[in-house]
Amino acid sequence: MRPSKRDELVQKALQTFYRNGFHATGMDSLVAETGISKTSMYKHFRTKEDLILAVLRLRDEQFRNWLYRRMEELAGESSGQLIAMFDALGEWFAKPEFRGCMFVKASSEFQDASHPIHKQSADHKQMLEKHLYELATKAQLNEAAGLARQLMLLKEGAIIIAHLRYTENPAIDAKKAAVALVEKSRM
Amino acid sequence: MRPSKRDELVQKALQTFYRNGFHATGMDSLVAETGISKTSMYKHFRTKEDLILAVLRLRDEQFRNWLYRRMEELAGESSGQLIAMFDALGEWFAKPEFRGCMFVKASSEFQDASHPIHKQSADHKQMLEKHLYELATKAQLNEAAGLARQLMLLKEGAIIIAHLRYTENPAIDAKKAAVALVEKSRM
DNA sequence: CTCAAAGTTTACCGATCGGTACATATTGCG
DNA sequence: CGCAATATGTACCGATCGGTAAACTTTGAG
Repeated sequence: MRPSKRDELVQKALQTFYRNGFHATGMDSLVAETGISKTSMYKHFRTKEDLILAVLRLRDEQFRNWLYRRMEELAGESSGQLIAMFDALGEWFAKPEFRGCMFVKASSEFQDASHPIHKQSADHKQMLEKHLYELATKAQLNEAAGLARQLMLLKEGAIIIAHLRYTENPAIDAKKAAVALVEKSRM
Repeated sequence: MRPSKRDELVQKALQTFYRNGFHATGMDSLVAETGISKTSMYKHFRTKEDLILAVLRLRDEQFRNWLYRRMEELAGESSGQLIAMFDALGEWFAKPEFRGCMFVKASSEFQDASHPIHKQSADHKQMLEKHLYELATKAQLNEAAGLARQLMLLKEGAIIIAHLRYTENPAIDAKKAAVALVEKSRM
């Protein structure tokens, strides 16, 4: 049960769950893809739910690390980073493997608010919002909390619309709206 | 094969799919709930996918009718109706049966953009956006198309966040942002 | 080396999946 | 009424679901 092996399984499972969905992906197919046996899989993860939770933990880490770093690379100032989030999202949307937000999918398939998978999805969003709040505070913007929540709405909306792929580039629309809201918070 | 019977099945299936998800709901349980036999069910709907498509058609009709009417009831002017959409959403979020957007769930579980269920979900959003666009045009707002897309982002984001239930009332945040964006379009 | 602990494999479990063949009621038309 | 067409119910299909018992292979300590 070396950690690297386990991580490898989680990484593989992440890709398959992200492409195919959670309920639609059977443990058998995951086992077939990774090459290990089913019993070994169940030694690493007691249940499918445990595996999904591990996948979401990895996804949370990967996504937040990537987004935060990209926001920093794209802008120096805190307020600029808030805006730059939408440029980063635009880059994500353009990637061929983009399939929407994994946590939205997870909370859609496990809807009960008390379900661990649902809670973990909510936690992910809450951590993102907190990061935006801290940036807004550092930028000395008015109503930092409300602004952070509004930017979250734009972000989530953009991801949904980008996934539905019926319109050009929702990241640009979201960015324009974000600029307007940030400007308003400066007054 | 009276239409009323079929509609009754679709209505029942809608509730179950909305509560439990699509893949997580088996045809057997739908059959058990409605009291009819499996063969009769498959006489009305050739496949599960057909049933889901019928469910989404009904949901589209119900939801758009309800939202459009509520927007009209809450505001007389076109620009006011755009804002009132977020009050209507707030009412929806407060209902005990609220479980997020059925079309987001559908497109999450059937991700392939070429899949009929995915396409129908995109169509639903596109029709909503068109309605917002027409209201924005009637209100003689600048950049009506862009504004409509931005309001859609706020709407979708609010539904996602409301479903995750970690924050107070996203409809209020969305409404404030919408007011700011509409005001900006007036200049 | 010995030998037990840990990890892995094969083969399988009952339950449920979407879907159907076939026999039985029910219906509308002459 | 007679009787075919239509709708329904029973019983079942192979495939797959999440998960496991038991045999086998590898490994590390003495």
